[in-house]
Order: sequence, then structure tokens, then C-alpha cells
Amino acid sequence: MSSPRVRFAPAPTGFLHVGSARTALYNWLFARHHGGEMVLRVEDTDAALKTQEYVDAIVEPLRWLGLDWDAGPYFQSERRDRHSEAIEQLVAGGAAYFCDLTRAEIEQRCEAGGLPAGYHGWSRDREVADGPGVVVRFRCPDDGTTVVDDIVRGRVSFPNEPLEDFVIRRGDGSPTFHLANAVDDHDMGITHVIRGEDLLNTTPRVQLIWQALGFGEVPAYAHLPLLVNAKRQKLSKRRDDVALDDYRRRGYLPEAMVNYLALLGWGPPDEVEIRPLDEIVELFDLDAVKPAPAFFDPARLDHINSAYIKALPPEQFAQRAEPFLTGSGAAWPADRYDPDMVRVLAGDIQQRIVNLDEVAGWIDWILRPDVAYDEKAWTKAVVKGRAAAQVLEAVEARLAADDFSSAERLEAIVMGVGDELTESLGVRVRSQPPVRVALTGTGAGLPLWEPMRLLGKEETLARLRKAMSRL
RNA sequence: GCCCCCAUCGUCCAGCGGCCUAGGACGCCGGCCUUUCACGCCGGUAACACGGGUUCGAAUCCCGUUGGGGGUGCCA
Repeated sequence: MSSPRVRFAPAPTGFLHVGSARTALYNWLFARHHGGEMVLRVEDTDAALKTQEYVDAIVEPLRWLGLDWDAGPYFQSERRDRHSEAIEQLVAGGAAYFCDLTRAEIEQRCEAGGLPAGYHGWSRDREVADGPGVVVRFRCPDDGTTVVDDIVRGRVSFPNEPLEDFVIRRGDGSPTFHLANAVDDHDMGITHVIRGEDLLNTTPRVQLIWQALGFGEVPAYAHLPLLVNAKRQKLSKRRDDVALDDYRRRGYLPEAMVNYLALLGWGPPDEVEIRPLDEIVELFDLDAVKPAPAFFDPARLDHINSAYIKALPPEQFAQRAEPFLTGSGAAWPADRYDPDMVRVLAGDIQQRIVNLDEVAGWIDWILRPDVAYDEKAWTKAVVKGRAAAQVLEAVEARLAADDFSSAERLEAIVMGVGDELTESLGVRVRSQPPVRVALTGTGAGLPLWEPMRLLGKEETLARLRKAMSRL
């Protein structure tokens, strides 16, 4: 294939939808695989949406994912003159005409004529003059078929008959997206239009405009399967988690997100699903994309994210977790946070979390000045724990003589107390549970010894004494 | 209503006429490991929607049915 040129053309809605992100990714993968180019074009036919905030809401998530583009961002709203020119050309050639019927009038006529709802070509020969509030409609063929050759779906035929003469210029003079789409795709030299299946039905209109404008051969089309929720409905802002940025905030890694998104509608031939992006670029192609809708499965995303988190070197893990530990929402004094602590504990934390926002839950007991006891754990390990008081007392005494320079030695000391009491009392005594609850407040957590060393001698002894006094 | 799309384990993907008593992954279940919680490892569960064709042979091709979804705007 000779250097394709694709475009990602989102509407500015204030956030980037995961479905849009998938579309952007597939465009990007296709362009990169074939050594082509990608254009970013913001479909702001409504110019009011062209604010920095709305543009950032598209651009930043794309950058976060690691997707770049070779041209743009272009703005549809900046091409208004060119669109008007195309509309004039269509009107002059008779392919489009003016219409002054309002929504209410159209309804009235339908009712009066017993027709199904919609516009039925009434203004075609009324010779309406242009003016404020007047729209331009495209004259659709009354019969025949429009054929869309789709890379994912094969040949799709649409009868022209049910197509109404649709609006290509609104009453305020702005172009609608069908018109702008055809003109922009043509002018920008787009060779492949890759987008969601929800737009498949609009393709005949765009192609009809394309032909009427004398643009020649239409681009190749590829309509990607929709991303759906558990009920198999198209993901929607109202009922589903669709904002890509929310996933970032919840601690998903961009490389995991991109990897997962690539797998919705496509799979590598060798069945190795978790792999670096450059390998996906190499293996990806549009003709291998599956046409059926794909469920955006949070459980699977979690699995992939946890795999990426586990693979992070300690240094990097600490670095990437930092934003989740230093925010204003942190439940500890800022000066207690130490990036080196996370680096040291990285391995133990990594195997226990799915998202970066879970890091805090494993180490907050070290960072918080006070222990928050989980009463159930306290009761089980300390109140009902065998010889718990003796364990705490002995551990405190021996730890007081240690310098806390070695986690291994701390482990030997605590476990040794358990073994000795087991021997002297003749029953199995577990020393770890009461110590763990005394220090962390909970019954389960990271392997205790390294964190204990990090917590420090003074703090450790204080917490042990506090637990003893609480008994 | 009309138009369009889709249909392999619960989910995602493999299979593009014989290699399929249908493969991988997630999930789920069971076991091993483990003096916390996890990780890890091993094993198991589970699908070609249905009915007709075509063919020596169909999960794979065709038609229909059923089911699901999308579209039907002066949104994109």
C-alpha cells in the first residue's frame, strides 16, 4: 500500500471517550503499520466548542496514550469559507436547494398528508430564495443504490429511496458534518476513513456529496465494531465509564490501556495478547479486524493493567506511583512521604495491586502518624490470639535492643518469640498476627519485616507499647 | 415503521472447506506453594444460535429464521 493518510476526527465533547480512543488507536496503528500519516481534525461544526479546554480534553488523553499525529489539529470551524464554497457549488449545479420549512411545518405537512415523520422533498421545486433561517438540502436520488466498500464488512449496499433530502447547511449558515466531512476528507487527501460503526449509515450521504462535488474516487472505508457494555449496548456517557481520563485517574497505565484497546476487535495471529506497542504496530492490519461488537470488559482491563504494573522496574514503579501518594487527598503529613520507601517495597506492592491508586492502601499505615485499628482484626489477633500479651511484651523487649538495620533480623526476632513461647507453653503460639495488628492496625498486608525497618525503631516500639496498653 | 450491521466458551480473541473429539487469554471452580495477604504454578468448567441448502466433506460458503445492536436531526 502506498503511504495511506488517515484522520482521527472527534467532536469536542469535553472529554475523550474510550470508544473514540480505540478509533484513534486503530487509525494510528494502521498509519504506522503502513508508513502513512495521521491527521487530527476536530469536528467542531459548532464553533462554540473550539475552546482551549475542549481541545485539551482531546489532545491530552491522546498524548497520554502515546498516540501522535502528523498534521493538525485542524478545526472544521476554521474551514467555514471552503465549506460555504462547496455548498454554493452544489446549489449552483442543482445538486442542492434552499428550504425554509421549519421543524413544525414539516410535522404539520406529514400529519396532513398522513406521511411518516420526516422531510419529504417538498421544497425541491418551490424555488425558495436564500435568507436568514433558510437551510440548504441535498437532493438525494429517488432510486438506485449507493454502495460502500468497507474493509471490515465487505460490500454494503444502501437503497437510495428511503434517503431524505438531508440538510447540508443549517439555518445559521454553518455546514453540517456530512458536508464538512466530504470536503475536508477530500481536501486533506484522506485515503482511508476509519471510524465507528455507528457512522456506517451516514456514509452514503457523504459519498453522494463527494460525487456531486466531482471529487472522483471515494476513500476506502473501514467501520470498526462498536464498544458495548455488559448489556451489549453502545457505551454511553450516561450509564458507562467512558471518559479515558477517569481511567488515568484511577491508576491505569497508558500502555496497558492501549494494549487492551487494541485487543477489542482485533487479535494478534500468534495469540500473544500482552505485548509492546511496536509489536502491535507490526502485526496490526485492518483486514483482520472483527466486525462484531466488543464488550469493554473492566475485568480484562484490570488483568492487563496488573500485568503491566508487575513488570515495572522498582525505580519506575515508585516514580509512577508518586502522583497517587502526594496529592492533596493524602491522609498523612506530606513530609512523611518518601519515594525511596516505595522503591524499596515496590516488588511486594506490585504483586498486590491492579491499579496505581491502590498503592496507598498497602503502605498508609507506615505514613500515617497513628494506627487505625481494624477492630475485627484486633479481636482476632490480640484479644483472642494465644498469648498475645506475652508476645507483644517479649517482642518489644528484644526489639528495644536491636538497631533496626536488617529486615531479616527483625523477622528472626519476632518469629523467634513465637517459637520460644510455643516451646515453653506447649501449644502453637503465632507471634506475627498480634505484632502485625499492633503496627499496621490490620490483619493482612505486606510482608512485615522491611516495612517495620522503614517504620523505624522508635515508632515500632511506640506502637507495640500502645497496643499493650490497649489490652 | 424503514434502512444497515452483527452472531465460536459468561467475556475478548484464534479458526478464513478437511490439521477441530474447536485453540489461547480473562473470569469462575479445585489443588499446590505459603507461620499474614498476595504472586506464582498445576488442573478443571465452558461455545460453533436455529433451520435449510452447496460440497465427497462446513464452525468455515449461500439462503432463511431467531436474537442482539446501530441508524433514521438544522448532533457528530
